[in-house]
This record gives sequence, structure tokens and C-alpha cells, in this order.
Amino acid sequence: MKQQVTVYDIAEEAQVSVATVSRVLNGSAPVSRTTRAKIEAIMHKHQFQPNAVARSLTKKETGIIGVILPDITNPFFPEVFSGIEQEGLASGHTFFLCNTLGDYGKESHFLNLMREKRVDGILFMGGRVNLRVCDPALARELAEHARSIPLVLLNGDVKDAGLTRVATDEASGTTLAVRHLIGLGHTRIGFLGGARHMSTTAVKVRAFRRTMKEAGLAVRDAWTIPGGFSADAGREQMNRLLSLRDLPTAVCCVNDFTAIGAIKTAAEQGLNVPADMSVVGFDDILLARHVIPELTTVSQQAGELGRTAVRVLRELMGGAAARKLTPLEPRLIVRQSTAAPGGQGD
Amino acid sequence: MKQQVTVYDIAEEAQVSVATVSRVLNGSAPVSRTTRAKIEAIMHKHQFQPNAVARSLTKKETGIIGVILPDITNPFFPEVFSGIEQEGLASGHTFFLCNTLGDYGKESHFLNLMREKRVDGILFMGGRVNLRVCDPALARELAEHARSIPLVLLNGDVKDAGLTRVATDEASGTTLAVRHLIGLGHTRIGFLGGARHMSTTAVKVRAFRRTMKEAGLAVRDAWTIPGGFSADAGREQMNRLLSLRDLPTAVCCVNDFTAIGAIKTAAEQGLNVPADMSVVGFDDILLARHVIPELTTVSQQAGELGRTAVRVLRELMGGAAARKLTPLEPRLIVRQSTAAPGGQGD
DNA sequence: ATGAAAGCGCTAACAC
DNA sequence: GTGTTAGCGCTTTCAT
Repeated sequence: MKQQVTVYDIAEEAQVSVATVSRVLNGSAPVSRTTRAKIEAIMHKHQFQPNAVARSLTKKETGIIGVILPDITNPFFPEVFSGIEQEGLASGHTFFLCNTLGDYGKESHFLNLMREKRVDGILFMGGRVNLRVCDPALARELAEHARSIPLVLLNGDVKDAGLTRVATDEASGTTLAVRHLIGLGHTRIGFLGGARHMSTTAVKVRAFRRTMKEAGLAVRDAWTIPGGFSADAGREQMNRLLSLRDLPTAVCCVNDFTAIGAIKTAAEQGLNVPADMSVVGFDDILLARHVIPELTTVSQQAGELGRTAVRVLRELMGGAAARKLTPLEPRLIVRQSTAAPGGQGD
Repeated sequence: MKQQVTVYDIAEEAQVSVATVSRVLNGSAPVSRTTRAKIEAIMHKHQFQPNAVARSLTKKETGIIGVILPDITNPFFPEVFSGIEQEGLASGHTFFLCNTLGDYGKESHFLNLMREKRVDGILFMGGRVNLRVCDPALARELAEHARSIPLVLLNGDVKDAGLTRVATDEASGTTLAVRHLIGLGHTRIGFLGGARHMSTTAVKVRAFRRTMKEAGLAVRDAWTIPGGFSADAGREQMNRLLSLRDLPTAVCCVNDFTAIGAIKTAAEQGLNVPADMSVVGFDDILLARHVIPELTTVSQQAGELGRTAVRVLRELMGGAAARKLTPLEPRLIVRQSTAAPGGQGD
């Protein structure tokens, strides 16, 4: 680990002051053609890399955006992150990524860590912010952080915290899915996956019920089965559903992972999807169009969500007061996992 | 954005010197019970967060590990990252994540960025390090970086750069897959996906050919179809394969994404996998056991790869000379996408 | 156009 | 056990 060269070394060798070196480094003030050339040559010769830590200390900005999300292993999040990175790179930002794995303790820990590290802004998704009834203490903590660091919430909400948010309209997305099923002729529809205490699930379930009722259809509690967001959870939920004596002809799933698990189990039990059971997912993960059958789903436009969030965060970091809520419209993507009940028509 | 409080503020209010404050902050020297208590109370009262940037500047360490990978959107990488984070968190490290999207220019850019940011170490995967014939200039650049910052390469190699590596034995993994197919009775086997100029593909193809020859089987060039690593690539490759008049009864795919795409196309063309065509993947991504049919594949133990890499990097950062190559043994995971040719047996 | 010097917030000798 | 002080490497007035 050889010693790094500093502005002083450059200054000395070029016989100028560090201020001048700093000036050519930042173009912050005019420097004569000749000295500039000399300094640049020396920098290049030593492969000089200015120390960003020192720079951050004086400028009071790090160029780092902290990203907190539940689980990068769930395909939806990498797509969001990808959008974030794409947009953030354009403004020279860099990313500090943390997975909370749904652990609230970790959320607090990372939030503090980010303050210590003096990130310029925070993008926060999942976990606590998705609690339907958010512990006031936690809400306060988040609001507190937001007061000292620009923070935007992605797809979540915290009552009364007054946070800036960017969110897909999950209710309207769910409505899209349910109407599609109803349009196909289904009248017996269930809802799989999620966790009742998370607002994201609550929003979807509520929209599901409302849409069913508007169409004059009955909502059966036994067909609304929570239990998580993973593919394994989807398998188990479908298993429970299939153990009932009376079955729906279609199900909405809380996300694509769950839908894929549900389809898997349905197939194992001898059902044909979509002929015997239509399944619709949510998210439109990359693999959704490659599974068999291809998944009908609601696109959250994950990449766009990430890009938009960065744009909003940038306004905040710039000192502007961004709109409190920037909504994103989801889109229904019809593929092969849904069809008319009983396999009639297509 | 209210003003952050500093050690000076704390010191003043507690009527002690900053050194003492620093001492209780780090436990770096004894402090009397009473003053410690007083200081701690004041810190707590102001919710004091020491400025990590300032600390990094003096200590000459940031606690940040830079992670450079091709594409977080490819499910293999989130799993590796997950392992990295899990292991790194234990030692208080934090992560700076960059996606290169296979762009060599970006690789260089990020490498420089990480030096500027003074990360404590770098974990590097993909892209340039997977060039079969690596441009000497690029290799030199990497070696150069490795000289000033601890760096470990994950699943790749750069000729003569003398880099520290942690890598799955992709050759032995491929051999496992091919032998499995041969054991099932296949004699006509193809290889799908990858890019000829990447060492990871070259290693797999070479192992594929060797294993076939050892078993006395012919390798047909027309059945070795490169073209990328995505699911779409897999679809296209299978399409090309199926356009041939003479077909293999099984294919090895460069990764699970490709395998899933290949299966998809095979199914669309009316083939039954595995009855008409066996398909084996590589990586064992999370979804591999949830697709239909469940994917037979070679597990790279992505999480373990990440964890191991961090352990090795930690040795390097600690000044120790780590083993040049830490190999990881892949495992064959037999599921449903492979069977005896012609659907006989199972 | 260029230099001198004062910080940024913290740690670590070194003294007492 | 505690205080003084000199950095860490850079940016930024303020002079010149």
C-alpha cells in the first residue's frame, strides 16, 4: 500500500501553492494556461487522485445517496436499484446500499449509520414504512432523520410523518388486475400472499374487496390468504387454498414471486393454469415473461420508480420543496396465466 | 437541515476537552466514571452523531468496501451481494455498490471513483476480468489498483496480474453437469449461451468438451451456441438450435437465466422438457426450484462465494498475504429438467 | 493570476 | 485521568 500523493506534493513539484492546485482540480477560478498545463502534467504523471474524504469534509457533502431496502434478493428491488443508479450516476452520485431483511432494528441502525457517514440523501423502502399501524416512536424517528437529511420514501407511507414519497398506486394496480379477471368472466376470485400488518398488503386487499363489491361479487374470507411475499409462501398459500372444498377460479397474488409459487403448487396438484385456475401477479419482474405459463401481472415500472425517486430526492437535496407525493401509474400486462374460467375462450 | 453538533460542542457543554470526548467515543483510554457519565448524557441529549467523514480522514480508513459487479438485475449477483453484506456487516463494514453493465469504461471509472473515495477494499466481479484474452493495459490497470487497495476478484481471472481470487471451480461444475447427463444415457449433448471472449464461458466450454471426449462422445460445433447470458438470449439460442435438422437430446446452459429461456422456447415449439430435451442450468438462483419444470442446475453457492470473498478481503486489509486462490466447490442439484433421453426412465 | 492561512470534525501523541 | 496541539487532505476567503 504505497503512500498516496496529495495536493501538497503536486504543489511542491509544480512550485505553486496548494490553492492553485485546487483551482485546476475544480476549475473554481482562472489559472494561467501555462501553470495549469504544468500542474496537469504532474498530476497525470503521479496518477493523482484527490482524496474524496478530505473534500467531503470541507464541502460538507459526500455525493453519496444511501439506499435502504428490504431484500435485494427479491427481484423487484434490483430493478428499482438499477433505475436509481442509472439516474444518480448522471449527477455524479454514488450509492451506499443496505438490506434490512425486514428487521426494524436494522432499519434504525442503518439510518443512524447513514447520518454518521453524512450521506447527502436517503432513499427508503419497505419494512417499517409499510406497517399499517406504524409505531409512533418509529414514525418519529424517521421524521427526525428526514429533518436533517433529505429523505424520500418509495412505495410506503408513515402516518403523519409528513414525508416526501414516490409510490406506485397499488390500489389502482390491484383494481386493474381484478377487473381483468372479472372481464374474463370470473366471479369467484381469491387473494394470495402478503402480510396483514403491512400497509402495502392492506392497500391491495382493500382495493381487491372494493372492486369485487363494485362488480356485485362476493368476497370470501377463506379465499384471502396472507402468509408472506416469497415463492415458498406462494406455494403454501395455494396449498391451503386447494385444501378447501370450494375453490375460486382465479387468484390475485401480492407479487410475482408469490404468483410463481402458487402456479407451481397448482400445477403439482394437477390443475392447469390458466384453464382451471387463473393467476395474476404484481411487479412484472424480469422473469415474469419467461416462466411457463407467462405471467399476467401488474407492472410497477420498477426502474422508473427508482429513477423518479432520485429526481425527487435531488430536488430535496437542492433545497427545493418537492411535491409530497409523486404517484406512478401501474400497468396491466396480460400474458398467459389468466383466461376465462373453465378454460372456455381465451 | 439543522446544524450538526460536534465534539467541540459536547466538550464545551461538559466542560472538558475534545480529547476526553473522543476518548469516551472510542473507549481508547480510561475516563473517570463521572465525567464519562456526564459526557454520555450530553451526547445523548443532543443525539450526537460523530462525523464519520472526519474520522475517516484522520484514521485513514473508511470502513467501506467497494463492490463492482456486472448487473444486479441478474439474480445470481444479488445472492452474492447478500452474502457479502452479511459477512461484512459483522466487521462493521459498509458497501458501495456499482453495476458495470459489462461496460469496460465504467469499470475503470468505478475503480478510480473507489480510490478517490478511499474505500478500504474492493470486491470485483465480471466484465474485464472475464475477458479470455485480457487487454494487457487493462490488466495492468487492475494490478495497479490492487497495489494500493486490497482487492479480490470473484469468479474471474486476469492473466499475470497476480491478483487474489475467490472462485467457484466452474470447470468441475460443468463436468458435474455433463456427467449427470451422460449418466442418464444422453450421448448427443449441446452447450448454450455465454460469450466466447469471456473466460468464464471459455472455461465451461472447455470442460464440456473434455468431459464429452473422456466419455468417448462427439462434440458438435453446431450444438455449441453462444450469444449472451440473459433469458432472451437463451430463447434465441434454443431457437437456433431447433432450426437444425439434427438435434441433441440435452443441453448444458451457461447459467439459469439462459436455461429458463431455453426451456421456454423448447416448450413453445412443442417439445417436452425433459422428455424430449433435457436442460441443465448453472448458478441455482432462488427461482430455479420454483419454475416449471424445476431446474436441474449446478449450485455456485452464491452466498458462500460472497462471504468467503469478504473473509479473504479482510485478511488482505489486515495486511496479511492471503492465499492466491480460494476455490469453491460447486454442487450438482438434480431436479426435474433432466431425464433419460426419449423420456425413458427418470 | 496566485499565495497565505484558516477551517472542516475528528484522533493521537505528548505533556502534566 | 485530562488538556494541548498538531495533523489528516482538501477548499475557500482574503490579500496581493
